[in-house]
Amino acid sequence: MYALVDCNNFYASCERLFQPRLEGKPVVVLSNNDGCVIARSDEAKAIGIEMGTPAFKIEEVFEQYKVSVFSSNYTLYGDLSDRVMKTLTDFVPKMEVYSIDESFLDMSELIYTDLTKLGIEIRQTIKQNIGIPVSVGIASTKTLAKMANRYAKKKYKKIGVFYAANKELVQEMLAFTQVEDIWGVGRQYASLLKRNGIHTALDVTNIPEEWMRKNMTVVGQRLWNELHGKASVEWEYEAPAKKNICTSRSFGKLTGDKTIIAEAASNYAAACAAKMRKQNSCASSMCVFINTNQHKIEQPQYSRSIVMEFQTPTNLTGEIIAYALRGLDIIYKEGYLFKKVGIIMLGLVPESQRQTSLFDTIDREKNRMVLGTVDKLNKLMGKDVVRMASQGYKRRYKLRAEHLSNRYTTNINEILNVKI
DNA sequence: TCTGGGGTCCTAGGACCC
DNA sequence: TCTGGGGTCCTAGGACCC
Repeated sequence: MYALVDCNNFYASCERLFQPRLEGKPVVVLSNNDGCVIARSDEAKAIGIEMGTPAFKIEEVFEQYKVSVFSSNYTLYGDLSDRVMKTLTDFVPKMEVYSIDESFLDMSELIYTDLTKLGIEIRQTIKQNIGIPVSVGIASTKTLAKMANRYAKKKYKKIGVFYAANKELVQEMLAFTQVEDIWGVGRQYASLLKRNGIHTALDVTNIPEEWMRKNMTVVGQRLWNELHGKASVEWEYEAPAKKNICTSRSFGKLTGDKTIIAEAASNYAAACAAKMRKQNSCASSMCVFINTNQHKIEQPQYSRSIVMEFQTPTNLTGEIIAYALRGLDIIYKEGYLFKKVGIIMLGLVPESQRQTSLFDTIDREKNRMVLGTVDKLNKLMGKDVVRMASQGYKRRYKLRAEHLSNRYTTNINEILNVKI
């Protein structure tokens, strides 16, 4: 048996943890640039605030219902996530951290007989130790565990745990779940299934395997197996190294100024390089892209990207920034207001397996040592104090974040103040 | 004023090789 | 009339995830 543990309304719960007066009140968290709603407390959901709604469209709703609005604070969420995950490891020998707020637990080696009880214990421990509410779904495959988790939230809200312990309970859950709510079924597949008269997860189990294979490729085949209780999704107990690494942001406000765009590109290139060094990878090639705001249809649109190959795979900040700026030179065009620039590092290989080029002119070993020190310093200071010249210090392209909470758990200057 | 950011997997089709 | 065949690698695009 497998469990999926999912933090309820995670980002909203994190914010509320440090402002208990918001308990029972509507809370939302916005994406970068205070763009759209990406997390909602139950009370905010009840008002009818939808996931992904642009904030500017519902400012009146925020006003009317006195919704507490937060900019996203990933430093805080990341730290709380680490604490939740660490606590979960006490319960099972093997687990897979699936996302910032979810983990699959492998219960196949447990001698526990009452898994519902174990689920309740997990929930209580996380609430007690960290203060974040979680739900637990338990079933025989990952896809069913995901479904069980959702079912727990919908049908067993009070205890927050659902264990699909026998055939009847599995059937009940399958019949309850619409196809669009199945893990792995997105908009396109949901519409394909519905056009063919398949509406619930139970319906999916009743169609021939071949139909799924033919119409939804091996993805559909795997899904069909999983719904029949045959585990077909691989486990990743250790997070594998990323194959691509991307850093991109929208600008706080649109800009046509090439120097500002170049400064942002330099910083994103440096961020990519640091992320690669962290996982000991080097990129074989990289991509720079820029685009205008596609939502502003009345303005001239332009978007372009360029892929550049490295002679020798690299994770050196200076080299990557140089390529980024060269790439930007080629794709940048006057006369447009840009929304976003981004850097994608492609074809990542382990640092140790890097093929060196005969014509390499860079002392990579020396660079590596210098950057190792830079990484340590920047980590120690909690921000990038050591930077390349082209990165600048002014951050003229910076994000909007007008409702940012403190980094309560990771920065000594921002810890909670208690008045007595 | 104002619409996130970062990933993975799968397939089809072209390029290229012998 | 008739225009090989099989294999691999790469890329773009689609679909999905949180």
